[in-house]
Amino acid sequence: MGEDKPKKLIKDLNTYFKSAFTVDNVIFGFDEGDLKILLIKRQEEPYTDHWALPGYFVLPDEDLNTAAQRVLKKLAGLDNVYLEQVKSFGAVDRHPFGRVITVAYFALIKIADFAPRPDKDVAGEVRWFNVKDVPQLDLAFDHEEMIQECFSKLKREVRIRPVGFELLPPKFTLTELQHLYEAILETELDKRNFRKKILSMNLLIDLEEMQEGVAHRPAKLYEFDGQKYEEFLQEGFSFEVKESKRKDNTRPSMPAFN
Amino acid sequence: MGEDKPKKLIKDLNTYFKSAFTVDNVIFGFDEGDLKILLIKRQEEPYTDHWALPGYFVLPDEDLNTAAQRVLKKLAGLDNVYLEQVKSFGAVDRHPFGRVITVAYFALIKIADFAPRPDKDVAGEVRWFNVKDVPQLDLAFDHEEMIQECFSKLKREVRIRPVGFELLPPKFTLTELQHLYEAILETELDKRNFRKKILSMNLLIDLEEMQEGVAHRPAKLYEFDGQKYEEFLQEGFSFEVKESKRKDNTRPSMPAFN
DNA sequence: GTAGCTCGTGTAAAAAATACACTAAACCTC
DNA sequence: GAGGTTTAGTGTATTTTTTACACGAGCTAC
Repeated sequence: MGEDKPKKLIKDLNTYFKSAFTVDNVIFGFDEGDLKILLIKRQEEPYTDHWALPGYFVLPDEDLNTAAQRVLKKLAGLDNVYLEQVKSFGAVDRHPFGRVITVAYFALIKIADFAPRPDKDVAGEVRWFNVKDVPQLDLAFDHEEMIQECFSKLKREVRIRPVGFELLPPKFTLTELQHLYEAILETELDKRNFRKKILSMNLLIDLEEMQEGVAHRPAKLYEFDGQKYEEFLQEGFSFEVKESKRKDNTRPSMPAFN
Repeated sequence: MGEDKPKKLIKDLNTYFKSAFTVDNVIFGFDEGDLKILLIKRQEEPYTDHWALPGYFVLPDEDLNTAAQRVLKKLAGLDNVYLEQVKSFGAVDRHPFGRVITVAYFALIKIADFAPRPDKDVAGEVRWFNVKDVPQLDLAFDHEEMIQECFSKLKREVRIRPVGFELLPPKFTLTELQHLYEAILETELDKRNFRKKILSMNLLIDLEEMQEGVAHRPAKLYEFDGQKYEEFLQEGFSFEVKESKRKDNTRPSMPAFN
């Protein structure tokens, strides 16, 4: 890919071009009130038979994001998934075969869309795990740390951007949305206050449809208004969800000036 | 570094081990009321004579953070600098000599501690630039984008963690602190409200000393109480600075539930 | 028709954010 | 040393946001 012949080159250039890099996806899904992560059982060395994040080497002519998308496509046939780069991990000895740094992404998917494609190259088994159960799994590489970082990032993101909707079906009830926030933020929320807040943002469309097939009073269905959100963004609006458990306020949190 | 002989290997393993990676540092400093970034004039191909971020290849036996620290050490003899990984950049064609992905870090330094070490290997010239002037510089590689990302991250960080103090001398006045926040957040802050907020956090030690050598009423000097901050963190306290320019509140920002 | 669920709603009190202007303390100049 | 210049330091009233909290409505299953 060199265009010019270099005039003054760094020393030992070639010693540096011996590394590889990978992407790993922390794929979040939301089901039955729980936040879940998709893991695969590795079929290849190293860490054969360990649970691990789905990931792969980045091809020589492939961007990082493209590589992350490709993994999702191959694993579950999913396109256009919400992906965000989180952090790179490059400890010297993290991979036994050589120097491999990896870029962690988190992906948010609607679990109903997910149709695993058994591809014996990549994964012997594919399974959703509750986020809370991850520490018991003895994951491959530094994948446990990667999950923690991605989970932290998701917690932060969900408060300042309406990414949570990526985890819900297109039509959802406010209670489902609340449960989602509770699962991500790992806290309980007050029903009335939650609804007041969410509805005051004017980002939900009331579909004037009802839940069906439930053995109790059915709830209204809503839809996230992505278009309106785009407009608001243009105007400099900011979605913001705080948690603010300020039980004692002897040490106040530091809020707005001005 | 291999421990076991692998049994089942991925195909074409060797085709992947041909990449290199680098770290690049966006070094922030604060001087005369302005937020500045340190750039170097490149001496090596590619982009010779372009202004660029200080960065270098990661050595084969070196962690990413270590590499970023090393660059700072070499450039200015600085140890123990506040560093944070921000994002990796891996566009296929970002480096003309081959596949090179880079990890961007931001560094916060006290500008007075900075003593550039002219090292002709690395940098022909080293200069502080106002953040706002960066777009006119025609930087090497994708460094301009990296700076934007780091600046955004700094804006976010400074609201939720007391990292700003890394940019100030150990003893500072409240007005200096306010100017720092104004430079980073790119907004004006109200003096009385700012002071009220900052002091109410109980994280500043009043040194009972005065500024000297100024041609006006001298201000009190303060010190950041890092130890108390650590204690607060343990207790689950959260530093939080919002900006909240809520001129019209027809579209409310989405705050705490509960 | 009633037992068992979940849905949906409002208000009052507390806390936080905002807007705003003058006196105090030092130095400088003449 | 009087007056001018500059920045430091301070308090209050209003608005907005957050919080805490309980019960009737509507559906199903039996």
